[in-house]
Amino acid sequence: MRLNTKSAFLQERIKFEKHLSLSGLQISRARKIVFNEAIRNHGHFTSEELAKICFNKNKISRATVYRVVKDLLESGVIRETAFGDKHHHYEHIYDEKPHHHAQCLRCHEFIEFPDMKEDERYRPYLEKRGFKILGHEMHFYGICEKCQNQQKMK
Amino acid sequence: MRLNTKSAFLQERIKFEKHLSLSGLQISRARKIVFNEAIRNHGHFTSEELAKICFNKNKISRATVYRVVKDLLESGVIRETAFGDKHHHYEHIYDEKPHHHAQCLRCHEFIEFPDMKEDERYRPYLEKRGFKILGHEMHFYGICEKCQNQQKMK
DNA sequence: TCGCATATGAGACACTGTATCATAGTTAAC
DNA sequence: GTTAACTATGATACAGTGTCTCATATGCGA
Ligand SMILES: [Zn+2]
Ligand SMILES: [Zn+2]
Ligand SMILES: [Zn+2]
Ligand SMILES: [Zn+2]
Repeated sequence: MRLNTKSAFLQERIKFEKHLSLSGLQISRARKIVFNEAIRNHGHFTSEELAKICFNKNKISRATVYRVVKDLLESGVIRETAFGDKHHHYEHIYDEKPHHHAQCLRCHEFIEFPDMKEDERYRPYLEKRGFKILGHEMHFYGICEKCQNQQKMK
Repeated sequence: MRLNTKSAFLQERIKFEKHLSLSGLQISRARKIVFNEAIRNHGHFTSEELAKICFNKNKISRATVYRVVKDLLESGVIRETAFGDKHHHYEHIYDEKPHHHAQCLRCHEFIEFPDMKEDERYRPYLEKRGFKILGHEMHFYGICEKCQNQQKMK
């Protein structure tokens, strides 16, 4: 689900650097590289995958990538998606239409579906309790078509 | 967020046993015990916690509990909740009002908030694609009040 | 009751995410 | 430009989770 706005990229970079400054963190070489690779990567990715890419291309260590992923998450550049799997999945916000995920309990595959803007009513509840919302996601879980058919065959 | 309906317990048991039958699985001693402990446990729990309880009380092995948790999940007796943490959290449906979760990116603590029944419009999208929905959950992520204050102190 | 299919237990295992700590890099003051 | 203080990084080691294997036990239908 890709858009294609060019200036959005810059906005993401600014968002990230602003977050770093506010948190008293430096805009270091490693942070820039991990940011770029996260943005370059279209679709969902795990920390492990990102770490492999960053290590192969730029010898950034696994520990560093895991650390930067947390900053990316808190800055709102990426969001965490998925559940049920033992891996955490991320995707960046840049270049993506708002959407949600439904995941199969068995094979852990996703279906993406578009946002319908009906979730806004939940916000006041949370804000009243002091929760600072960075994002949200609707998670449907169930069994995907493929896995249903596999059961029938068996 | 507890209700308190007694017959609901039986319904859950029937739901579980029906799922087992349909999947060609036996209604074994271990499966009954894990089911009972999952229901007895109010609030969220991890597989590991459930495994400890079942082992201490009934010498059910960790591997078995992990296996049964998957059946409980597929049968709809429990649902998986949470993300961001490295543990999977579950809660049973029995005796619970429908609700959603908002989780802090830092300390992984939850806020629960009630269901507002606005999520139904998403269903046709998924069903059209052959996805058999077992449940859904709205996930808000952000920073909780406590963690916001900790940052200010620092 | 027997024989076959399924379930279980014990342990090993792979992998993820975290912690530690020594080294390197960055920043700002002098 | 040098120095000192602070922050980031890399290279491990580590703990915990969820999975797998395979030998044994159990349940179930004939
Ligand atoms: Zn599937
Ligand atoms: Zn997506
Ligand atoms: Zn928190
Ligand atoms: Zn809950």
